[in-house]
Amino acid sequence: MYRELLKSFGPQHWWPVSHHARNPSQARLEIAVGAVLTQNTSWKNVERAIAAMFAAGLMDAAKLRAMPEGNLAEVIRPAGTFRVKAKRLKAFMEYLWAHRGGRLDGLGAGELAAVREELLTVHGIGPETADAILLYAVGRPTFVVDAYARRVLRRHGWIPTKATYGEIQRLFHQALPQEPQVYNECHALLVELGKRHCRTRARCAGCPLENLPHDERA
DNA sequence: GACCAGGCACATC
DNA sequence: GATGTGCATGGT
Repeated sequence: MYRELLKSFGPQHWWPVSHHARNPSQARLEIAVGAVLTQNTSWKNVERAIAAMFAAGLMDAAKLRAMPEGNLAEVIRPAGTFRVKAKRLKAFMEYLWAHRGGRLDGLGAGELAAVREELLTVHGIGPETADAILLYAVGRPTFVVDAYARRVLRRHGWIPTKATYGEIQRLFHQALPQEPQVYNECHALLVELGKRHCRTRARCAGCPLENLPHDERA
């Protein structure tokens, strides 16, 4: 699947970082913020919210931490569910100060499973958001299972409907070389596939995956 | 006007 | 543990 997608679409160069980011540290913050903002939301709307944050000088961990939640909510309004997300971003900043000295780069070291568990204790950070931050902000080898990945695997009968996040992630970890660059590319390609091709059927005209094995039992 | 988008927390059973 | 619901903008 990965090979077919790469052949069809080419490298996706993810995570998409805006031209506003001044340095690697700010880019990491933008990625982590984007991971929260994109929860159940189109990327287009997230881009607007991110641009508004830069315009307000809020793509800065200290400024973000100091900003009242209600004011932050108004800035990120275009992202949708903005009150919820303002609360989550604030919670994330509090975690950064309490456990990481206000910096993200420490997430790049230490035992991956332990760091991941730590992130999962933060309000508003679930498995997908944690994995997106770990993979894209600090380059850790953990696969991001999103709605697209789940849908594609389900359509091909490769997972049962009730498969959990962890079970699906395990499939990717077993099937792919355990390297962040590969997980990065594969996840991005799946999103591209989801955007370009049918949402309703397993097989549709021109789909790069139409010749892959299809398990009808699952 | 319905439906969807790169989830998650929370209530209820 | 499984299922249901609120959150909310902007595009199709």
